[in-house]
Amino acid sequence: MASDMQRVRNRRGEGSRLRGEIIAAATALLEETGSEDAITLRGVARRAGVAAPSIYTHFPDREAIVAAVVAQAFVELDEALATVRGEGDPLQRLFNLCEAYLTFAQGKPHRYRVAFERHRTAVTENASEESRLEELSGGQAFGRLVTAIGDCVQPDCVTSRSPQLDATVLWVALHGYASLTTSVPAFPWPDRAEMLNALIGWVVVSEGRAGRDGSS
Amino acid sequence: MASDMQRVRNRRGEGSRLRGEIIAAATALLEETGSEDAITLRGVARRAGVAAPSIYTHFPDREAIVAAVVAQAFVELDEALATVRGEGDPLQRLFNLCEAYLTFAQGKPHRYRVAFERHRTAVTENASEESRLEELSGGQAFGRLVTAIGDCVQPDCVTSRSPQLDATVLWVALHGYASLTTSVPAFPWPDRAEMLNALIGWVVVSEGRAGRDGSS
DNA sequence: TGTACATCAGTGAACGCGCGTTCACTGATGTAC
DNA sequence: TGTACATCAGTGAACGCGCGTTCACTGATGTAC
Repeated sequence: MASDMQRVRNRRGEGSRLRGEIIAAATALLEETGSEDAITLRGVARRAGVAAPSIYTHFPDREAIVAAVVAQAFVELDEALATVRGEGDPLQRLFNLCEAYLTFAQGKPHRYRVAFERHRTAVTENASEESRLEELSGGQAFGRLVTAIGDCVQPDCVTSRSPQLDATVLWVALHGYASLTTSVPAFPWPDRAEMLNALIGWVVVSEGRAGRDGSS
Repeated sequence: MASDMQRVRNRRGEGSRLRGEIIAAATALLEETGSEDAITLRGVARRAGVAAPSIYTHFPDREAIVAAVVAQAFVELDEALATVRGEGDPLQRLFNLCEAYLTFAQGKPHRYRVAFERHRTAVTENASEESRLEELSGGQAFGRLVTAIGDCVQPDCVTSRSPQLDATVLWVALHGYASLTTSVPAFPWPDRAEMLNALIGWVVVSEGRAGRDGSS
């Protein structure tokens, strides 16, 4: 690919630029191949246009590169949700929020998948250097869902038993939809708007219960 | 592990037993390590107690072992759902079906994950030898959900707009719940019965719609 | 303005490792006569 | 009943490969004087 165009060495004091280039290279390999196995130290170095040992200036080992990719994926997910607007209508805002979640998850599917599969890696490896990543790893994104659902309750537009439970159901459904549309594309999926209307209608509007536990 | 106890060579005509032992060894490695990378040809051979070249009698290459593990996971999932009983109450039967789905997905989490991530592998590799695997890969399991929801409609116990759409929503939610409880265990998850009651109540009972599309 | 030098950004060669795969083979066992 | 032999189930040694990691290094560049 770009491995034969020679890289310009960073100027003094700007050596840390390479760190970002390494993460970008690793992310590109992941998203292009669909497998985190493609993130090899030598492969990343090739892609970034540097010699393999140059990685060690910025990362202690291969695993740290993957952790950095995961950490950045969570930052990007949160940014994508943070910029969602609603213009006064809380239900519209909830819809937009869910749509932004799906846009990220379906548009960067492998980053999304690996981020959730390995979120504990990111937490453990980077806990000291990037503070409170524990909260950030998905929890931040989840918090936005809970808040948005809570906002739907206050104006009397809809009813909800528990924003926390509603948000959890909504989250698992969004995650399942994003994951399965990626991994089973041949299935006759309803489109995104239809799915979101169904989900949000079910989650936010319904009052009655008809499930039963295993004992009755 | 068991690599130092010597294996008894199969008797004449029973050489195909080894095929099953290889799949079992690969499955054990996957489920114990949590990574399909652990399914290496040499690793599987060690685990099965044979020399590496012995694999080639039964599988053309490493990839075929993984495909066989995936194919068997789908067979097991379908068997788990096929044995679910309902004793006349369709809503109870639906609950039991969902519970069986989650028992499989949460009890054999890595088989479940890899099966859905790589279901196309299984379809492509084995399409000729095991016929109609296309339909079997998840589709069989999904068909049981659709039927169970359809059964809830006919006796006037509940209403449902479309068993197909309802089943799809239920499926993505089950998948999301199973996947996320595995990969994010630190989250304050509602327990299985609570989740299923909420889901089935929402999916099967609700009539109204409150979602909206992005244009309005 | 010139120059010596410390530092920074990055390199080339080498290491041992486990991997997938190929090859020629071995030795037990069932069968034909 | 004995025996030759084809076949079956599986093996040991070897191959080339890409990997992660270590080491001693190089050459450009900013800075102190």
